[in-house]
Amino acid sequence: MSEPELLPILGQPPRERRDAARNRDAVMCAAQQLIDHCGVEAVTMDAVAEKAGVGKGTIFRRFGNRAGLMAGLLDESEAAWQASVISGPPPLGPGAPPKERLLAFGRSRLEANLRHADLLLAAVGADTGRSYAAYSFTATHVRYLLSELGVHGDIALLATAILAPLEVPILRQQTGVENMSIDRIIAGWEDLVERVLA
Amino acid sequence: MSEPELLPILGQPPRERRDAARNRDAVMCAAQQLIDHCGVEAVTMDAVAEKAGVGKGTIFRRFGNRAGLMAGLLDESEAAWQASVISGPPPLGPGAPPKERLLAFGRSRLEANLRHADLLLAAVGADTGRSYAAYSFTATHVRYLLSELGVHGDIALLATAILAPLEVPILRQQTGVENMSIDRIIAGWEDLVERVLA
DNA sequence: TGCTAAACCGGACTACGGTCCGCTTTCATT
DNA sequence: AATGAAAGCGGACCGTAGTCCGGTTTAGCA
Repeated sequence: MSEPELLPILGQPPRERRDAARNRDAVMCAAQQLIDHCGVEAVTMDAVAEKAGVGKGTIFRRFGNRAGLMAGLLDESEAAWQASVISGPPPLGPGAPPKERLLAFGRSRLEANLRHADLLLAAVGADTGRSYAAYSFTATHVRYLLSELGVHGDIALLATAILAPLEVPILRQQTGVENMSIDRIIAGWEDLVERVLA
Repeated sequence: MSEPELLPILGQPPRERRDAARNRDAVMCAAQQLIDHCGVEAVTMDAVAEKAGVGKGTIFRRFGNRAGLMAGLLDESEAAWQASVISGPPPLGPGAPPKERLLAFGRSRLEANLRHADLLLAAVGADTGRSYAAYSFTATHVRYLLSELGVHGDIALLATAILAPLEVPILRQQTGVENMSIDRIIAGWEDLVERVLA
């Protein structure tokens, strides 16, 4: 099972220019402040550009589109989470038995998806493959754990089946429309895993 | 192209005015033609308005927003599908054992989701509860079949878990990015159902 | 330091979704 | 038929995402 593409890109393509770096920081800072202050929907490209003291074209050059900008903001917390999965303390990180790791993984992912729901939704369709790369990481990890558990069947599809109920729109529906509690959703997911493993 | 009331509304609110009916048909017709001819993304509100010989405001008055218009277009095929589930021939309709009905239901829903993927994606967020009503129907039916099968556990959550892998974005990912065949996806889903029922 | 090519910048411009409000059509009632 | 009020209509208008391209800055190199 091959390692998913992690954050640091090793190659050293042409170094980033100073003005570019400065502007990128200003943009992400401005966007983050707008989110903290007024929510994700207040993050318009014009507002970010003005707050960052930068032209609108500059933002599109760096991030491709609005979704790309959101993906950029997501990157920090996402990288931290990936790190805790790869090398953090058990049961999320290595060291615990696979099944415990899988259960911890699901809970953790579910909470992360709920915590960053707005941002995740705003980041879908990012041209940058980052958004897909993030999903790819979770899928790869679940496939790895399933194979460790000796599960028989189409591992890739079972991983998808386990991950699908954790997607943001579904969690939104359950918590927002059907008034389910988080605990109930987690319990249901653990039951699902139990049945898939059996 | 007259509007099918999805679920019968009991009251008899004021009848629809003739001009309104005429314009609604013209709008839906124009939108359908644009889809058939140039794809869903060519359905801009301006284009539909011009093709239908109608003001833009008229469309928004009837359909709320673009998603509502898409949901309106979806209604016909969706109603037909619901009818075939409720009163069509087995194994999709009544008469077959619950498990066979469930498997037929999944295959049928998967195919429908793939066939109308663009339209479904464009219809999310429709103000009209119709889009949600459509999902609600599938969820209710699956819950019913699960209870018929005497499944133990949180039926509502198990239904969600079974339905989640059939959602359009996930099918898109599997067929488009991961190059899975439809047959493989169906087989995987049937395996999932088998495990959940066990 | 001076030069050059490439990367970068920024704001005017376009396309689209959605709103607003004065005008028109419809239809129940008389 | 006349009428009046409510439902319907439509296009000008607005905010936002995204594009484009002429001018500017940077970094490597002599």
